[in-house]
Amino acid sequence: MTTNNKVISINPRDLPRRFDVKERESYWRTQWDALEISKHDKSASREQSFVIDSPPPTASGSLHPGHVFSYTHQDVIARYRRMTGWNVVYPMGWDDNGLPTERRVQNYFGVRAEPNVPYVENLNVRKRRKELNLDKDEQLVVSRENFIELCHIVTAEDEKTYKELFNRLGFSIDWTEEYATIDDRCRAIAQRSFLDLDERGHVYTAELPTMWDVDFQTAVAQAEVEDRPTPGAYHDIEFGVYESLIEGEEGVPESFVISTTRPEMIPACVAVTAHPDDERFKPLFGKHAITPGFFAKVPIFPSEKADPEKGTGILMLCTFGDDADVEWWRTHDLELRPMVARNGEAAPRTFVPYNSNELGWGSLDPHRAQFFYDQLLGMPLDDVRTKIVEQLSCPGTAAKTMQGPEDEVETRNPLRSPPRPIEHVVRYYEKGSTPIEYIPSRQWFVRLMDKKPYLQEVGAKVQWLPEFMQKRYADWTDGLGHDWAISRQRYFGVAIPVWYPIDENGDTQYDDYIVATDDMLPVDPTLTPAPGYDESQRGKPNGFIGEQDVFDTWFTSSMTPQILARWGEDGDRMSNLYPADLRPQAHDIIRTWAFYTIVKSALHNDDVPWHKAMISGFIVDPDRKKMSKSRGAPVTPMPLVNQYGADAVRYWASNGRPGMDMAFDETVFTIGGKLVTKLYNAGKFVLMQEAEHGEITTELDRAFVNDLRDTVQRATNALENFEFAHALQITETFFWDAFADNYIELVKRRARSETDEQGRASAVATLRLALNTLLRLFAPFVPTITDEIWSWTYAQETNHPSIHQTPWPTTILPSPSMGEGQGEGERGGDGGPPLSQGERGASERSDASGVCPGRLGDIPPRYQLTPVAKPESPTSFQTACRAIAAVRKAKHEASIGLGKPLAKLEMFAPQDLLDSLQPVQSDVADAGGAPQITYNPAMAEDGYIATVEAPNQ
RNA sequence: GGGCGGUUAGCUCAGAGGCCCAGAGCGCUUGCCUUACAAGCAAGAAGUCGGAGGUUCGAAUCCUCCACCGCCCA
Repeated sequence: MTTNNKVISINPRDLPRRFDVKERESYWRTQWDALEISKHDKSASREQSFVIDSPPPTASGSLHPGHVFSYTHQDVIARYRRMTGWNVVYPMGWDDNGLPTERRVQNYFGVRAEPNVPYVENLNVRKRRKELNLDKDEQLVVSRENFIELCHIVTAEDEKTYKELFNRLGFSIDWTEEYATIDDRCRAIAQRSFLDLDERGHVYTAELPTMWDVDFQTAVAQAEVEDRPTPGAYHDIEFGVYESLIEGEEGVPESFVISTTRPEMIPACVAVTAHPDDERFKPLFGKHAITPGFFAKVPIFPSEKADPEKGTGILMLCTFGDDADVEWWRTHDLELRPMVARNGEAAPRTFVPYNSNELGWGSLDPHRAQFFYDQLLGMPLDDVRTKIVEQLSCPGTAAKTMQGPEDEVETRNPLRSPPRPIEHVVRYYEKGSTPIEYIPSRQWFVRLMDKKPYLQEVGAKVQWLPEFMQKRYADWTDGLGHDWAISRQRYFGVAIPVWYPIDENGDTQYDDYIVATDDMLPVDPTLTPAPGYDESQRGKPNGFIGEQDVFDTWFTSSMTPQILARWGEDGDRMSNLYPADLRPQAHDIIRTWAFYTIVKSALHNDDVPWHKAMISGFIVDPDRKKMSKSRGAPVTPMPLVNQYGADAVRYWASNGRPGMDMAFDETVFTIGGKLVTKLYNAGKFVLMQEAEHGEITTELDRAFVNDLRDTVQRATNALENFEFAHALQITETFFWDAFADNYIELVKRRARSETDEQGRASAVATLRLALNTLLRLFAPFVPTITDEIWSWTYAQETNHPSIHQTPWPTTILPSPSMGEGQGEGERGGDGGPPLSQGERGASERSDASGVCPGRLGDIPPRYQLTPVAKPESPTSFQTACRAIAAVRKAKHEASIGLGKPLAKLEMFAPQDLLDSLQPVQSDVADAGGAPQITYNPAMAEDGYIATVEAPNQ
């Protein structure tokens, strides 16, 4: 190495005293775009690529610190992986189809879509509303197509906001691969998924009781349902017993009392059941009950599932009050009496005598049943309940009145006591506000109930980070109670690509459905005729009808790994990009997004969708509650970025370990900001030192580099295991304590020495090597400040304009046959384990260091750790630190300012400690401001004790 | 009711069998404007590591039970 040329140094006066975060952030974002740091190499093989299947957010939702948290974790991994030589594939999409967007559009424009409304070209909502003289809270009814157009307008706007935040935070997303789950490509892939599932026999359509939200009037899936504590009331209601009242059978009770929270379902009651061992009801089994008010004759049967402790121990089964009713209906072949219309109101129904040929619900007194029932028509269920309770308070509804004219029978009213309020859990659609109803309707399903073991098997092949998150998946899969209902009665979604033939009588033949062919995709069956038919045959006898429903949003968003890989398209990259490597997401959507994505990959590709799932925690309020818009004001992230800077916000997010919830604590943003400032100042100091180029020769310097090597290794191991928070902590501690507060202080004087040329060169070389290395360790976490400092001299010296395109520091010596920064050659002399060899979490495809050779070029030898020789003693730096700490303490106790010079410095320590101080004593003395150190052997003290004297004034 | 996490200094969190007779940052006390940094530096005070048992020479760390908080699911 030449020694007659100077290092490139900066003049600190050229730099602002404070780092202008906002201005430099905007500069670097532009710079990164120009340098294409996020772009990936499309020709790279699967082995060279690291594919991140990032969650496509719903842009019409609200931005939340949780977004920043989880997406920062991904970006840290992405940036780290790039620096270790991977071809990182990190695209982003939007998942905007579905209800949240529809709701936002409804509120934003004041519109509502309805079928059979004509399309209006270039619809101007505001103008149209004016023309129709609509009130503020009146909705403009528009066609399905117009509604969808409005959805696209809103989402395009919302996406901008998200993108702005993501860019501001420096997420290195490859926007050239941007997709939306509702765009043509993704629609085609979702429909292709359906075609494939159909071909494999995994989908079916059937008229079945399905969970239904009456407000949004759509089917919902098990995953979208949540339990909420809801006030309700037990109503004690007396039912009659047919065999006793009508047939006069002896020894059979005349009546019994059912305690129900849903008296409004009595018209839909089709059976009564109690536990088989329940002595109270044994005489009733095999008999029939008479429902009060509606006088239906329904079977009473024993069932193990009836809980004798609940209510009065005997319960009514309806069409359908809950999941259990559906189950009983299936297993006991019960009658069907669906009373709830799709809008949640009591539907018109006709009561007929039991022996009649007329169509309707059987009743022992159809006339009176009809009379009571008609009072309920058009009422929402809450009102129906009130009305029925009122009706049951009148003796005329009692089953006993069946024996004869009402006025001749001694009766009491069926409501046996005032309602007893309770709080119980009720099922809701997660986005709805009215309890779920079970309504028979024709829906499409993916058959899952027969595939649980297989889905468990595939889920177990995914490496979950942290590991216990696999349990969430396994438990959910195990607890599946239904096939996946995939059809939704919505507008802004991906069409189900099927048609149904209409026979000569005009009846739709659902079971003979016609599926689109692949070349038609994407297709809208309401606009395109079925294959083999002509548009003129739509809706006609011997013609066809297109499916109006759309897919559940998860049906599409579960295809993101295939969307990235362009499954089945021209330019299919499945063999290059699939399965993906990493799925980062939050734990709340394991049951939905992760689950359905695994389902799809298992069924389509017989494979995992990704090798690893990195599950982030939630951001919780200081009071430990989940932070969400439904409970209190959410914090929007952009003001935080404006106030603290992107690096500071990223620093906060990087402190959250996978799977762990983190409290929202603004003081952590401040700490991140301080780190940025400290880096800025340390960078300035190091790069302003002037010296000749030289070898690292001094013992202190070599010992310090040795410790730095250890830090690099530990940080790298942590990152290989996706323990980014730990990696950051290791790096930060070393930077702040070892480097800034100790090493720099120890060599400050030597770095400016006019006499010790070699020592000066060694110090400056070490300072520059350390800063260079530490910046690279910090780069994935705080990308702006690190690139800023890098640009001062390192960019030019290394020929890497951005730190984000430099190789990660390595402690492995390059083998002769390979380029710098990789290979499994001899290790650096630090005695640690080989770099990430065999670590849990290291990719199974990667070599020991996870590095792809040669991708990022070289770093000049003076910025490599491996050529630096080992110190005489590996503890020399630590020794110097302990000694200078003793000096500081002594100065503090003697009330001498730390910067003040000393006339005398005496060091007391056992002889072996004094000996080990020898090789670094001049730096310690310099840092203490003393001419030299006087040694005093001491007994039994396990450290250094200094005494100091100030010079005479 | 079941599953899974958590419970460590006033606050936010590290620490997963001897390396901790307990660590960091913030906050607090005291002293320093030491020409990179006062958004800094230094010196300090501060915790019976949720509780009770157990294993062990030795436990914040492993086992059992309990309590509380949270999440998910019935």
